[in-house]
Amino acid sequence: MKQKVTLKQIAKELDVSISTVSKALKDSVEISLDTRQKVKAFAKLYNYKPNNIALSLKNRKTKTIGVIIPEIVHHFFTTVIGGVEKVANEKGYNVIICSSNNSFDKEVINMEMLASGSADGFILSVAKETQLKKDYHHIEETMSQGMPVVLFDRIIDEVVCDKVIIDDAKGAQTATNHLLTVGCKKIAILTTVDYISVGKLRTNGYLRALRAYDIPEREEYILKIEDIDNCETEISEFLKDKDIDAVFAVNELFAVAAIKVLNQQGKKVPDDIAVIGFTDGILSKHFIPSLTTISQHGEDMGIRAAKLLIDKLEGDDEVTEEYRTVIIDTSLVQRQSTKKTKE
Amino acid sequence: MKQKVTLKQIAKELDVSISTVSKALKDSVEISLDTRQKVKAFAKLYNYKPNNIALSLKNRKTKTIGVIIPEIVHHFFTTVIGGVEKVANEKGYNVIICSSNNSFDKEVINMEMLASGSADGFILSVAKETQLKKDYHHIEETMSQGMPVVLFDRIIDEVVCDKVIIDDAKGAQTATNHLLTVGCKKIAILTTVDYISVGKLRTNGYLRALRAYDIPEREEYILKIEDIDNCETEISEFLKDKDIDAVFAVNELFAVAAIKVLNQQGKKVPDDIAVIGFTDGILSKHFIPSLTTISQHGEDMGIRAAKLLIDKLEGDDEVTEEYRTVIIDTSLVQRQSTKKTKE
DNA sequence: TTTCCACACGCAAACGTTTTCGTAAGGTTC
DNA sequence: GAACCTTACGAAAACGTTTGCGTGTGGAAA
Repeated sequence: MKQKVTLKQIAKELDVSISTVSKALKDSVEISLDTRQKVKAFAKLYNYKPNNIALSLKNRKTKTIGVIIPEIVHHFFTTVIGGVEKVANEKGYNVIICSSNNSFDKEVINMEMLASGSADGFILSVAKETQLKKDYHHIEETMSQGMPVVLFDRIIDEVVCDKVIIDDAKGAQTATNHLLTVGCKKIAILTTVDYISVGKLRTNGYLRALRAYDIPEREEYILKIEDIDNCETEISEFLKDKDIDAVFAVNELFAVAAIKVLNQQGKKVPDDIAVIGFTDGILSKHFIPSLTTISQHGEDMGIRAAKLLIDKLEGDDEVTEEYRTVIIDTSLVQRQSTKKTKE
Repeated sequence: MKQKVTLKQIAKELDVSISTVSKALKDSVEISLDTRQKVKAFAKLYNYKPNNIALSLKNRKTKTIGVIIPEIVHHFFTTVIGGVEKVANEKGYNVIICSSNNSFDKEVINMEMLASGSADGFILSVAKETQLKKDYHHIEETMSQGMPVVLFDRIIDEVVCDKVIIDDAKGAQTATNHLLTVGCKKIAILTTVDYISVGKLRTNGYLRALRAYDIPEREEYILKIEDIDNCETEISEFLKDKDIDAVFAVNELFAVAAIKVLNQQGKKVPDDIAVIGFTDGILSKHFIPSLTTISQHGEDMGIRAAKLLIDKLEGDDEVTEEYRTVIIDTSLVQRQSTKKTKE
């Protein structure tokens, strides 16, 4: 038994036709009870499992959803995948995951690969390069071939499809507000370069919060970081001798780097300076001090995205022409890095 | 064009046969130059892509490798996946990832699902439950159906197949040795319950190192933790007033928890007590103090595992009856948590 | 004895490819 | 003009399923 057993083999062995075997396995009344039992016994014995590939070909659907993310080694994205898997498995779908590694080309290749038969639909967060390049032909193309696409987190406004996002600006505003309410007035922000959509949105939220409190926006309080791998030196430079009482970092890593730098510069968090992050990952939870942050609820995003996709996949064909954008609520997770010290 | 275009459609449109179209697209000399160009132009226009499912069915292989891991939201496993993806993509393979969530049942279901046509072979790290249950029928079964399996990290000795592991005992010995060489003598270990293979092996390595230094093993220096989520209270209890000068934790989280607990108990790391971890993840790198640890080189493991699998997949059939076990070297990553304080 | 009807099963098409082989049309050779 | 060879293409099988429909067999009804 070095090969998978097929209907044909069973049929031959039992000296009946393939259709008889197929029907017998499905308990069709067309087949006599006797034959049914014989076939089933034989099938169990040889551990018969219908070939998914053949079924996919016949049914013209794969029961598989493709997920393409910019990075696989990334806590937030893996939580999203967790959510997707959860509902996918519930509904009998398989999940196939590819990472674009933030490369446009790899995103296109992966998408075309999956689109040519491997997946029925997509859940996608676009690569940095794609956002920079503004080339979305691969997405449009897959959609025009009848495969639904759900964009999440790093979405594209120009593409019309289902989307799952958080309100980045609002989240950032909440974060900034929190700093303001614990008494901070001079708040710096560590953000990304503008073409990263979420970075820009978070910066906007920060500015909005300041405005609401009538605090003038100050250019020298804003640092846009390009190279995340060497952010520490950049941050050190930026923070040196700066007269601030709080830092809002648009992601975990910036927050942690900031705290390290501040420590080196002899300042204590949260006593001298409060720090708030974005994204509730491993670091936020376990760092000392633990980080106050904005949770994006990645798993929920995955769940919603998967639901949207499956709805479209199983929807009554042309009825599902409307596209929905789901906004997941963020929430403030209060921890030590912004502890109110004086009450 | 709400549907994927097929050879048949092109053939009909151009009033030639399906075979002609197929051959023309492959530049067969059988077809006149004129027809070839016409067909190709048409195919490009309609964005024709051969249907993978049909190809898989015909070729009896999917060019897909299935990866099943216990947890998807886990830094080490994602680095392994990264490695797998790297070589898979190079060799024209697709990667499909499922998580078992440490559940035996889900592992079986995922495996059977992928085995029935979706993948040509497997890269697998078994679930905790599977290790506990010692039921490996699903793995044996897949192998007996001609699909190669490569086990990694959490392997199973009883199953005969290719394996990629680190020498956990040796790594633990290295870790313990490091503590000894920086002058520690009373070394506690935070490990897992015994049925987790890697935990047990690491404990063995720890004991081996002690023996080599003629240090008696002391029962009260060993803590076996069952519930990782509430490890902190357990560790706190264990460490209270204990006369030790070092802690070896078999994973990142235990190490971090230990440091927190120690801080609460008024002890400084590394000044009063040294702490060493295992696995070089995000926390180890960014925690304060940064953690000295043993790197498992997850990406390398993934690369080796994928290579082993693809070799078997593309090997000259029956020649590849031998099974190999690749041992990836661990390495000591020296950081602050074990800094030598007196020289 | 003839007619009819369940019953139990097989045939064949379809999904989209690739590939082997067969063959018509036209040209070349003697 | 017959025999033969290219050239250019088509038919069909195969991969493993599912399923609508056709059909042979036997027994019951008339």
